[in-house]
Amino acid sequence: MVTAREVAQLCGVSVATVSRVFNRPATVSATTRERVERVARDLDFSPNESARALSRQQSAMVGLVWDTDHRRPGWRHPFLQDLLLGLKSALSSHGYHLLMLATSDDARERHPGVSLADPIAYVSMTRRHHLAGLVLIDSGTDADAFTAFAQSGLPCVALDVALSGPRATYVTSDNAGGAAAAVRHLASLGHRRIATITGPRGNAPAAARTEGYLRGLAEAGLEGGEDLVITGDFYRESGFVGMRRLLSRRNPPTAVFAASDEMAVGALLAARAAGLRVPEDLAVVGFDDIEVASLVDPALTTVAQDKPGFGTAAAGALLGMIGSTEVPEPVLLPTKLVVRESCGSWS
Amino acid sequence: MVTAREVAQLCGVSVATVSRVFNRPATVSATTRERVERVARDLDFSPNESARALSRQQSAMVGLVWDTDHRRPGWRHPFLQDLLLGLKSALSSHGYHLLMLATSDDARERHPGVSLADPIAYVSMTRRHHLAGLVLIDSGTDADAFTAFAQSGLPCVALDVALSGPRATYVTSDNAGGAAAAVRHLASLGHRRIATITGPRGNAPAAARTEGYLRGLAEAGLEGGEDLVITGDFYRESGFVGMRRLLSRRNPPTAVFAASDEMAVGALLAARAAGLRVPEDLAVVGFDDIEVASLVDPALTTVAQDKPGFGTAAAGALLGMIGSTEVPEPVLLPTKLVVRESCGSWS
DNA sequence: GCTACTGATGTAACCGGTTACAAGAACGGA
DNA sequence: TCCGTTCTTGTAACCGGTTACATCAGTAGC
Repeated sequence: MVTAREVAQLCGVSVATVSRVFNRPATVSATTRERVERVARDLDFSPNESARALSRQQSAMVGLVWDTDHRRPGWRHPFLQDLLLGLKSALSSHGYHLLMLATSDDARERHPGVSLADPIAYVSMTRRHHLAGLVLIDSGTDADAFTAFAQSGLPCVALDVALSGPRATYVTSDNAGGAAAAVRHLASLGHRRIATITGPRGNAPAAARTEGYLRGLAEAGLEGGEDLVITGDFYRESGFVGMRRLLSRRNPPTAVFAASDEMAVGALLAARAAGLRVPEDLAVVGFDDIEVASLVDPALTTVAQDKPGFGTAAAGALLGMIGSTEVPEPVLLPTKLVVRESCGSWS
Repeated sequence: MVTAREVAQLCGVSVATVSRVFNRPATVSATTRERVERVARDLDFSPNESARALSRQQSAMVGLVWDTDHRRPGWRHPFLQDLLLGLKSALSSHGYHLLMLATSDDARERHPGVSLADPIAYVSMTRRHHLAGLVLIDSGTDADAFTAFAQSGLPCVALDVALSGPRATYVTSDNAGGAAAAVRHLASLGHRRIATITGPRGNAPAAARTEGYLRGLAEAGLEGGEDLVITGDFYRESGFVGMRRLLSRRNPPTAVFAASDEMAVGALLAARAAGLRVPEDLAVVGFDDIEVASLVDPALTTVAQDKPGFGTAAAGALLGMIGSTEVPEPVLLPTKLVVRESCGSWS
């Protein structure tokens, strides 16, 4: 590895000048600058990131806090790949890399004593890497840790969970709006009894989707009794069970809005098991637009989220906070109703 | 942030001693060690990673090189989440973090001039972070860059692509074995004309699966004419097209082994479009065991890969190379045939 | 011609650890 | 008692950058 001193020596200047060429080119005379740049290129010099981070007290890395939820094993993030690619691409175009941090579960294996009761340990871990910022992906369990991160003063962007702090903000889909659109769609097809299977309690997007569902009903002049709201947990199984319960009512709904595609698929299976045809006897709408949505039979009408947009928006918000004291407003990504077959056609 | 000097001062020892307590505890007397550990804990001291990396010329990070394949846009890694979780968990239990590096595509956007023709730039990028090692996820495009990484002398583990170099090895599934098992399964059900839809040319797992297919046929005493091998590209569409071509033959096969679940689903759709029933008229086996495999109707019999095993094995191989000059043998992860409905039952 | 100011560059003190080497203490053996 | 080990700890030189401050040259103003 070539060091700045070698470049300096070859150019007949001091290391300070070499450093300036890379950090504040305007303060160096044109001739010197060109000479240094030339030599640096010839020698394939690139500044050592560890030294730079140490000296600047700031690294070119953004931490990614993400983990499985041990209370919900097997749960998959519906679009992790798009999210990561969007994030990585947006960050790297500004010179930042993404550092995946080991968190609660990993650490729990390693140090059985350390638990989330003491999230400070994790915050200090982020500190000692001199991270420029933090992206937090909601995994359900880490509410305390998230709060601690947000309080630490490090720029933080959370995904799908509201976060506030001196330099914290968040990105989420317009869950309420998407849910309302789904309900309006069902109402416009003539459905009057529209039920919903919600996500787990305490989950912010789930709550917003339920709120949107109620708003959609209100807008359509329909009433949504308590009995039309069933609590699920985003998993397919809960969609199946929930649908079965709904169908066993004396006055079953003719349409269901499921707060996740997985649950919608479960609902589809329950309807099939009950001998109902979809969409003729029952209309189903999901949420997320995961890959399987277009694959099931009938193909699922669903509310699509802007998957790569999450990454881009998170990166944008974070970069906005790095090197500025302003805290951007929370970002609400638009959702889009994707009409397929599970609700039938307009009539 | 508390520094080692502060801890040292409070303990009445020198920084060197504090450093030793954390790095080579055995060289410090028990009483001093306990005192230092105690104070360090009370002050919540943890060593600054930048300084440590600078001094040691080695950071506690492993680079992850992964990108989308711009020749195959929209391609999803079949099990990225499991892989990442396995990797992260295994690495973090040894104190390493995962650094997602920006690569070709990201850089191309940023510096349109820099392309893979000059992968050295990426290698130097890994150098200046003092990475402890590198995990390379095959994205198809980066063969040159992968070679450059492998030659650089940094410990490298590639996934699903053969890689050799002074400190390089790779992890892949037993693709040939899995494919052969699939074919044997079909043969045992009485099928005599078994076709295959392969992955793209130049893709190592695809080639191995084709090889396993041929071996399976040979073991069953069947012959596989050239006309029974159709080249696909892992995407669903190519499975659909490939199946249609096979069915248009004068003597169509009664069973197909598709080298990916996506293509198997395509084949299923083509069979349905042709008015054939699966499994009665046509048996289908896939590969990967992605989520949709169990969801399609009929549920797909497929060769499952050990998804979290990839991450664990990669981490294991990497950790084996870090701090040792031995290069582990390539890892072949076992595959498992998951029998569902798309081949019918034993008869 | 002298002063004040601006611009370019060098000097050296950091950043916060690690570690080779030196030094001193303790201890066993002759 | 003296010497050679072994164990423990301190001193100080790194690692490779960044940057406050000093210096010096050049230039404009009077």
